[in-house]
Amino acid sequence: MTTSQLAKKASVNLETVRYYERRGLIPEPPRTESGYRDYSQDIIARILFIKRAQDLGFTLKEISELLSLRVDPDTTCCDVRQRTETKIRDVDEKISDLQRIREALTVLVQSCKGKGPTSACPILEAIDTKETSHANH
Amino acid sequence: MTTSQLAKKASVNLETVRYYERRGLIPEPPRTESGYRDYSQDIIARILFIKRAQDLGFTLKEISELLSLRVDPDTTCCDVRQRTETKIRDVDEKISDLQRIREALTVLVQSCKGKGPTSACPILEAIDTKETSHANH
DNA sequence: CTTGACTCTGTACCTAAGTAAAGAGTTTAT
DNA sequence: ATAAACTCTTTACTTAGGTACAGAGTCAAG
Repeated sequence: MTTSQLAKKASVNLETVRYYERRGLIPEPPRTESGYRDYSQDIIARILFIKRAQDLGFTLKEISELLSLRVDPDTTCCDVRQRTETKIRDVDEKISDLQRIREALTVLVQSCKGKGPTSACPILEAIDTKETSHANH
Repeated sequence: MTTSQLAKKASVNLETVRYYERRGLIPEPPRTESGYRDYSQDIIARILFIKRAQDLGFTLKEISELLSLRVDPDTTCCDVRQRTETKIRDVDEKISDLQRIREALTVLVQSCKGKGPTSACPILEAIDTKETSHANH
């Protein structure tokens, strides 16, 4: 099938298909005599795999590696499991960062009654006058 | 003081100072006769404000807006408070997304004993064969 | 045959926040 | 005076994941 047929069946943009090929996520397909790409049916599933792995937080680079692992006879489940555990740790760290930010923002909001000019706003003042925490950044 | 003196005192890269000027976060300073920028001391504090607001999760665009609010006589604390509350909601949404991802990844890891070839890996199979959740994306 | 829709390639563009580099002018210390 | 370090402007580049577009070739339906 053509590129746009594949894109429609996999629910991605036509350009995205070509992008994934450039990035090595899908193989370059055979061509028709006129030079059109001629995709086989299994590429639909491959693109769906990519999008689902993206939903799980894997980057395209990581997904490309997973796809390679899948067909490499020298690798085991253990490799995949480890990458998934690493991703969990990445996610945990991001959550922690965001929770730290949330707490700081909450403190700021609670310090501000929402009345008065911005020139005397406790939030802006707190950001402005905080001790040299950045210097230790 | 010169650009690099400012950069050192504010603990940012020389290029970053010029970048912030291009982005309108800091004003274009007066120049010496030779064309060198001549920054006043208060710009140090301004850059520190920017970095601290960044640490709190605000984008440079949002920070630029906060800085404008600070000197606008028509705005009140309420404006700042609302932006901070919006940022909290942004952060909450990101945390929720990440927690959803974490849960899905955890389920995957628990399904895999780490033994066997990747061709029969429960994690990869789950990503591969998940029902048409993407199509509903 | 004609026209519109399709395909292709290669390049450019977007977002956000920087960072790098070339070439030319200026400053500083010896 | 000299050389090295500095400053400037302009342009380009990075990351990640796309998306757009021009110009040329191809396909399909009327």
